[in-house]
Amino acid sequence: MPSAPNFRSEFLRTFVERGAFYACSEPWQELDEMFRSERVTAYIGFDCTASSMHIGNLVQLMTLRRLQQAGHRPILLMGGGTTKAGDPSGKDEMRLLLTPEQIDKNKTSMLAGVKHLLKFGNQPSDAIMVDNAEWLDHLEYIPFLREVGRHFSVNRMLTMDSVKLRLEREQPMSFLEFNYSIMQAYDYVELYKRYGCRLQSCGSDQWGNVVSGIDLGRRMAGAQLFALSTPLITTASGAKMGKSVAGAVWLNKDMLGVYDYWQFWRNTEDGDVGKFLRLFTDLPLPEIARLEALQGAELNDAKKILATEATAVLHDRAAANEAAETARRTFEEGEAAEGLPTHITRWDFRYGKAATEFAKESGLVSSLSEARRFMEGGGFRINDIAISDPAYMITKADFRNGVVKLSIGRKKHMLLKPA
RNA sequence: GGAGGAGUGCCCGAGUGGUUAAAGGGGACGGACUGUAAAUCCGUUGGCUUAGCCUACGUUGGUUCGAAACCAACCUCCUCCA
Repeated sequence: MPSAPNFRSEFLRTFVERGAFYACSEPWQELDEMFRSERVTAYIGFDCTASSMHIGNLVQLMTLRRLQQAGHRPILLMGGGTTKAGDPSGKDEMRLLLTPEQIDKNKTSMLAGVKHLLKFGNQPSDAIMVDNAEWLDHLEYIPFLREVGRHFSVNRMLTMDSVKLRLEREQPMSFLEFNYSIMQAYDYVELYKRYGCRLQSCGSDQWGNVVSGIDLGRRMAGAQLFALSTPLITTASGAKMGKSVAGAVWLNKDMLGVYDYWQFWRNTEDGDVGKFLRLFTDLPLPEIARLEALQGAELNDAKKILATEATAVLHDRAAANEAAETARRTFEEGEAAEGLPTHITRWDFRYGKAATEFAKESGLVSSLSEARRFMEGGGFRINDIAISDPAYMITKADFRNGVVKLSIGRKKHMLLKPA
């Protein structure tokens, strides 16, 4: 990782201190000075490939949040246009099938999931949402090539990491995808023209595309634009972050409940607590230093604070506190606490029904076979008691305070409740 | 357009007519140990009405008692040539 320059502006200093800085474009002194002397308009782009953003997008979203907190103006660019073109990276051909309707739905849904992170409105530092379909949809091929395409050297594009790595690994790369960085570069210039946007932030893997945008800005508009990148966030044991007990860590509530989101942060590795507090919460740095210094089991307190704060940033504080309370009762009191994911069933409990069936219905397991496997391995619990009989029937006798608590492992719980 | 090569489970990858629901590794998950951590060890990793049956090795069709494996066509990708 490049070492950070000695910035003087408040925003960049904070950015570095919070561990979000990976690199910025030269001349960094000018970027620094710009942050000191004016309200900076900066953007980050997101493609609309899923119905929710995920934890991997969070560093970028937090960057926009920090910009706003420092009095600058963030632009949230949704890639409605770039997604329509489709990014055929890897072997995921599903993306090519995204219809304009799906993209539009994704866009709306993604935005709904993250709107709490930023303040939108008409004030000078309020966030702006733009969709690049606004301009990309209406481009004409020949004029575009003549005005924009002529500024790109294929020779240079071939040396960009995104292209080079793909070629070296002999992975497919279509012409469409090859054009991706051109579209992204064009976005930058367009945002400069429309909003005076001078900075694009990105993950370190997007660096090449952002730099292309800077070049294009100079050539087409004679503008000095800047780039700022964040590091790829990995866990202390080296894995890419992004899995929770419930699967992928989505930011939308309907994809990953608040309780599960809280749990994701609660299960942070020891070595990551400080890093994550700095990156994903608004807690002041001295407070974080104190929490990070806790040793052994005491670090669990820091993890709870991390979980609650991170959840409060994304969702809201009341929901975060509720999740914390549910977790406390579940893990510290061993209760079937309200707030755990709940499955409502219409079953008439005068009759029994196999526990495996309920586990499948509720989504706790994906098949009856899986439920049986968990039973064999001792990972299936009813009201915290391991069940190993695949034919076990749940009856009235299993209810405690009107619910049955089904668990897979120590962490994945589900309450079964009659309608 | 021509020649050659490849497509296997979440990923990588072995398998070249029958004991193959498919070696091995990674990842993921469960158990033990713990602190709802990491590391370590053990186990699991297609579905079902589970001594059995069904579905699966790019797609479709064929050969065969029997195919992931052989043949044909198609689709996709890679390499070289034009």
